[in-house]
Amino acid sequence: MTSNAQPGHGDSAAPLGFEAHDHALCVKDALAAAESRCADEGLRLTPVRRKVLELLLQEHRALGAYAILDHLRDAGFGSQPPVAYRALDFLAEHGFVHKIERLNAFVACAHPGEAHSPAFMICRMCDAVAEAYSAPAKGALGAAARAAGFQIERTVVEAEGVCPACADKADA
Amino acid sequence: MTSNAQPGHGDSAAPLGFEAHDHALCVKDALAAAESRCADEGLRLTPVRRKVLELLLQEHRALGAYAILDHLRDAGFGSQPPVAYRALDFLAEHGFVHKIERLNAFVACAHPGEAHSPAFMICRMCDAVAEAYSAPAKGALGAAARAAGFQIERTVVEAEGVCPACADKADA
DNA sequence: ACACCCTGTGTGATCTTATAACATTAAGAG
DNA sequence: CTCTTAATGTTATAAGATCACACAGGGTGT
Repeated sequence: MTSNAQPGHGDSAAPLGFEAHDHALCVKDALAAAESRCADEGLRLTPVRRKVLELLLQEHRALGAYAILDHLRDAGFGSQPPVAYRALDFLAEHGFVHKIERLNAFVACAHPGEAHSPAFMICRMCDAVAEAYSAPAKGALGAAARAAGFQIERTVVEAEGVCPACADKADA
Repeated sequence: MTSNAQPGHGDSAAPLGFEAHDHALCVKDALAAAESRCADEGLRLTPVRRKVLELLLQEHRALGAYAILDHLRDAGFGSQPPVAYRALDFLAEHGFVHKIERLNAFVACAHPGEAHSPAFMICRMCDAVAEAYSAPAKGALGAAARAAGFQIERTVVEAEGVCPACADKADA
């Protein structure tokens, strides 16, 4: 689960939100948006943090902390786990990335800027991850919580299954 | 996170689904139900597996694999991680226990027998876990999945927050 | 300039969680 | 009774995460 999957997609290609898109542009935009939001809110998007975010945007799939760490080492940053974890903590705290609990891995946020409680679709065959909106607290769970007197602060919603691309492959 | 929380509740007491109930009875019933279902379906509820299930039912909260392993050792079973993980794999596969991804821990299923996709409410103060029903695939997430052509096989729904008991304590 | 503080980074050690690989035992089928 | 298979026991190691402490850099106030 470290560096496998999708051979050779240097910069623009396949790994997905399950839809084709101009990936170079999407990376650039997201990075710019993050920068301007940090400027606005007095947050420090330091080199390590920026590098981690950029990496996750580029890859466009879930990466483990140690995979990220490998890239950081290659880029000349510190190579001990805390370096990666601290950057990830910062990015997650401010909503630039999300942690996928099911995979113990991290993805760049697909809806930066907007407040949201994310839901994910995780392909068990290729590890691709798509982010959707969700409102779990509005449905059955919210009702149960209200009935029980439980105050929801944060939700984890992750669906595991097969993405369209892998379903096609499996049929063939 | 190994063996903390709830001092001295030997057998019947506090840890919760957020509601008072006759715990000794609930453990006994669940264990009996598990036994009869295994008999019906030709599953083998071996001593290790039974012990793990019993333990999780007794505790009525999420336990890490290594905490479970401690108890197994005390009970005279093997003391190496695979012993616990294999029992947990079996129990989870057949729906007797669920894994709480957020905590990397396991709880006994509160709705045994019935097919269901569980949702959990996790108290961040006392680690109590309550299980509710959920139908995530029916709401926004299901719509998103259908739109994207993603086939959902399994969902993880976990809400983190504060349980009624801890909310009261915090107020006081 | 200086000392001071605060935030972030680098590093080593350690802890927790999980799996791989292989030997051994126990239970059912013929 | 022997073959086969499922389950258990055990060693070793991988993968994920945190602790503790040292140090660097950029502000501030003096």
